[in-house]
Amino acid sequence: MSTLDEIAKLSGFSKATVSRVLNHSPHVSPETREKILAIMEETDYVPNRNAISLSKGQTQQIGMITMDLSELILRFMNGFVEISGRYGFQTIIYTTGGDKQKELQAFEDLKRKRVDALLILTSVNDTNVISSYCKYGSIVSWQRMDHPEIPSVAMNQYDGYALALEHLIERGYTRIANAFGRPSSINTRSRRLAYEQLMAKYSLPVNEKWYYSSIYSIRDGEQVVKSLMERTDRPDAILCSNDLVAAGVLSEARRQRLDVPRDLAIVGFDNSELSRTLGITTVRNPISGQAENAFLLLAPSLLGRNMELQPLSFSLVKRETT
Amino acid sequence: MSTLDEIAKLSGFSKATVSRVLNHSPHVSPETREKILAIMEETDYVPNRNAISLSKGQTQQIGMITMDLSELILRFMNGFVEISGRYGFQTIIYTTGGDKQKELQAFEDLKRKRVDALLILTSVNDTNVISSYCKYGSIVSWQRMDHPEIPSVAMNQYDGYALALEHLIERGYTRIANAFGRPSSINTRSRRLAYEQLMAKYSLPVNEKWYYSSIYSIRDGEQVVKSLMERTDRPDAILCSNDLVAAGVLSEARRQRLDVPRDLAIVGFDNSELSRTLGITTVRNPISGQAENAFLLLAPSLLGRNMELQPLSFSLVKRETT
DNA sequence: GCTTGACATGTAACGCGTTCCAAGGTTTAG
DNA sequence: CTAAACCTTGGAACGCGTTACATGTCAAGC
Repeated sequence: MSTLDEIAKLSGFSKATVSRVLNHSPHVSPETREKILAIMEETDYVPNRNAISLSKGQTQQIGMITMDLSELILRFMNGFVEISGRYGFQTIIYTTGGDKQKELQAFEDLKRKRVDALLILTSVNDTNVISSYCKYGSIVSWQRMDHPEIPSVAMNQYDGYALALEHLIERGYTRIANAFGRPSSINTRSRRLAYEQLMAKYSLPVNEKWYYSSIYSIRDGEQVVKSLMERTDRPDAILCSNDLVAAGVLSEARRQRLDVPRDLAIVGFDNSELSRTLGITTVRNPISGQAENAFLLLAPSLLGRNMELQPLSFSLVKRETT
Repeated sequence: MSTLDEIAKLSGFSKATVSRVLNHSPHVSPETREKILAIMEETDYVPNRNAISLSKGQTQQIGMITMDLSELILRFMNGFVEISGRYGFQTIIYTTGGDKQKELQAFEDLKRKRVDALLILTSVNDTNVISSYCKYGSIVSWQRMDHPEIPSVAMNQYDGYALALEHLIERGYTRIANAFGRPSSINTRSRRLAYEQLMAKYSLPVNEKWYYSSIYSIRDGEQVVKSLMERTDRPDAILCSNDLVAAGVLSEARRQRLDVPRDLAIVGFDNSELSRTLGITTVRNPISGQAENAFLLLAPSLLGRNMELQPLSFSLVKRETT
């Protein structure tokens, strides 16, 4: 392994000049540059990343924190890895499994300068704890954090939900049920708001019994249909908070010999792979756009320049369940 | 940001002693240790990761190389991240998108000591090119590499395929078709071997027309069924090289009003999330076990000690398609 | 011809731990 | 009581680039 010092000695120039060549400094004469590059080539030299990181105080690495790796998370990561790669940043994954201590590791790594910045996908630690690390580097989050120093790229769900609703209403569905996720979450609140406002706008019935909460998984979706079947005032459509739930609803509906979408229309959320496989109408969530914005939010601290966020919007992907 | 040097000055001890405390060296008196630890606490000191990496020549980071992030890859990564984390190693992702140059980046990073070792999940570069980097650090691969210095944790598909076949035969299916992947791959060869040997063993017909090749996706699976329907000598079961294909086969079979599994039994491979969702019988591929083994193979170079690989085996997950 | 400035290059300190070797002090065995 | 053995601690070099500041050179400007 040759070092910069060796290159300097072999070429007869100083370390500074060699370093200038490496960093494409304009203050090197073309001949010198040539000579040094030739020697680097010969000796198969590459600069040691750790030495650079140490002296620059930057690692060009960004940490991504997540509890686990779901398809959605993956799409986000993919988008984020993509754009940060374009700017020369590597990404490193911290899967916490929901363990606070393990998650803290990632923040400690920001402090010890293993990473220059952090992206939170899902986190379990207290916002106050997390924000105390802001002084060591930029932190952005996908999930909303409610802290001025930790911006989030989460989108307001109102528009997406409204889009799905308008579509259902347009198709003639009027008795629309909701499978919400975490009851207290901001997402659920804005979805619910969208629902209530739209139903009012079209003078359609709002039935408290058509609200399901804490519905997350395929299994939960199946449960919803089962409980639906015991009703007399059955809804004719159901809006799900994610595609997993929609998949569960769909498979159980079929098992119950419901004709989808005639007896029951189903709309999912996120436009995941699963929804495509199963032909579920869903709301396209521009996840990689959000991922890009996440990086752009880090740009000031990472690249020293502000970058404009791109505007994002939901769109409807019509398939066979509506 | 306090540094080790400051801690040394504040405590009145030398840097060496402070470093010993950090590294849990036994050659420090308890009182000294206490004092130094107290000062570290006070000044909110954490050692700089880059300085450690530079002087130790090790970063405690392992790179994972993949073209993209599919569910299977993810499961492997998850397992790998898990076990390497247990031994204090961070993992960093290199998604190459199938770009040779981008992939080479990862290998260069091994050379520049950004990572201590590399895990190849999928790679597009020539084995000779890759193996030239072995001198800079250990490399293991999931996919078979056919090079003595790059061990692989891929499993021989023979057993898994045989398992599925035995199951089908036991259930009374005799006309069994195959949806293979890449025709020339080792996996396909061993699967085919398993098929031919087992069919011979049970004196069952082997029909060349029941071999499909280059079948990878849901869409491909659907195509297979369509082409099957045009046949008079239709098979009564089909063994798919992965669950995606099986899902395609299943959905098209249903569309064609075939009764699964009576008219057509379907077996997938990998036991992916999708197979569970759709109730497809499949072969459980112990992916996280392979991931662990991948790490264990790196252990000698990373931890300086040999670790025994765990034996792995396929198993059958019986569901509703057989 | 002399000053000014642009440009090429060098010097040396710095970033921050780790580790080999040596030294001073103390305990233990003989 | 002394020599060997051990423990605790320090000194200083090392790992490898980066960078602020200094120096030397040559050409343009007056």
